[in-house]
Amino acid sequence: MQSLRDLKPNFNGPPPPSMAAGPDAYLQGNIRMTLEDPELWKSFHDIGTEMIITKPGRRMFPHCKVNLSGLIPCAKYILLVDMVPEDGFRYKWNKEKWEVAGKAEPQPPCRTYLHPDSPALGSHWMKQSVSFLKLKLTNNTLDQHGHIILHSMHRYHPRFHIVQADDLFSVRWSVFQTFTFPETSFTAVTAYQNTKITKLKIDHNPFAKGFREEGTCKKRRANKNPACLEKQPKRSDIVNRDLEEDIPQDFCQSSYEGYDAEEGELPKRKEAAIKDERYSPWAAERDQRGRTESPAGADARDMYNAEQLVPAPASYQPYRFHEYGKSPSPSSSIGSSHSSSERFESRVSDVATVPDHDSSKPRTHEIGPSPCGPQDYTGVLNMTMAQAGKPGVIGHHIYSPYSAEQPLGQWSGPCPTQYPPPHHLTADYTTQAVHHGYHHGNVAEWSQYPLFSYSCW
DNA sequence: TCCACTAACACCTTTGAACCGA
DNA sequence: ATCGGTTCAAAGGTGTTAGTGG
Repeated sequence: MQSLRDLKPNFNGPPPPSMAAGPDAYLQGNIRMTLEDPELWKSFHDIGTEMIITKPGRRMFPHCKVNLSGLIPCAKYILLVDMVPEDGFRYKWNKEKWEVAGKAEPQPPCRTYLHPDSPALGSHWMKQSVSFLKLKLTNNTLDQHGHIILHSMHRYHPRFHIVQADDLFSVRWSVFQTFTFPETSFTAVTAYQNTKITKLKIDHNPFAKGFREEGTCKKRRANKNPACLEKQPKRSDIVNRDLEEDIPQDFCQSSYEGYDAEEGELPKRKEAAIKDERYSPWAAERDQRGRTESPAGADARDMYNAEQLVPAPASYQPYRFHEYGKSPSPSSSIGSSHSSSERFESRVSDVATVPDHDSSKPRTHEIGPSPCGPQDYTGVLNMTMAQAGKPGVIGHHIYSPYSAEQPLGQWSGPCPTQYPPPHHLTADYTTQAVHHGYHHGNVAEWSQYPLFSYSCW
């Protein structure tokens, strides 16, 4: 798997007693993350994954699901996901392929999705796969639900972070490890552009069962509108034509017959069928750019099993995201060690900066709904946590990490490409939030503050 | 005219409460 | 009273389609 390991303890001061990344922190190097359903992801990636984004928020499909190993069973970890722009371009779908349509739009408010189980013991994360099923994408920059905001017709890839921390306050003192999977990159769209993607989604997403050829789709349309009997073949024709023209026979068969054999299960297709980069606009693009990485290649599979190496701290190179705008692709700023099977992102991974807090306070996981006002952690990283119904967890403010050089408790402003910062994000606020029970009427507003503000690195 | 986007729609799965029997 | 299984309705997730607006 492609691992992107960012290790950078934040040494701005002594860790609080609640610090989780204690003497065992060095063991973090053993942490390993693998993507579940890599074949499914790959089949999408080979075509050029598209993810629908809507105003109310849309789940991803395939959704992010990972397996973790190498965690300390008795230590607590926090899992997060954010979306990183693949490059600095906007795209358009033209004549069955994606083309660059100009510069990327300014980054929307950066948001990080915190897994609702966070924080949880390493044993918890390792005992089963970790699903980010409920992660939602939106194009509504004013979203109040904590969904991850993306721009349509832009390319992104999810980035997974694991932090050893007892609670979100400890995050500051902890080591972040970041993972990405090349096959999870996608183009955010408001409507599907590539009919092959539509077909794949319908075939594999149980919620779209009604649109399958063998389903009741035709009947429904016939009942609804007699004219659709004419339209229905039209849609099928389009899909079939695309598949016939662009997809090798074995791929086509695997997409259909394989699925029919076991509903909902990804067909066991031949390596050759999914390896053909001809059907990956992104792969082709990468080749044009001279990038060596080839997720669709045979090496890609090895990535899932390869033991991840932890880059030594010395390998880090200062990386500031404000340079991003000058570069056509942040990936180009990504580390120099760049092989076909692995890519290191040699940039500083600033840990999230959270306010100082009184270590005498009860730990997050120990407190329930706080009975006392001053410890009313109403702020939340992401509304998803609130939905998880874990008041002890949701009560933490997580702020933009930003500069490691910054003194504790000071927050960098947004980068020029970012939206204006919320007005109350001030240094003083830190104290307010922790010791004075800063109340926030709208919890979701807190998700405006990115834990990993990639546009601010 | 083109294209990105939105809302309404029907179909489907998921979820959780209610119910029942052991 | 408790537990486990079943049923059913509501909620929510899908892609499609027609329409809108820049």
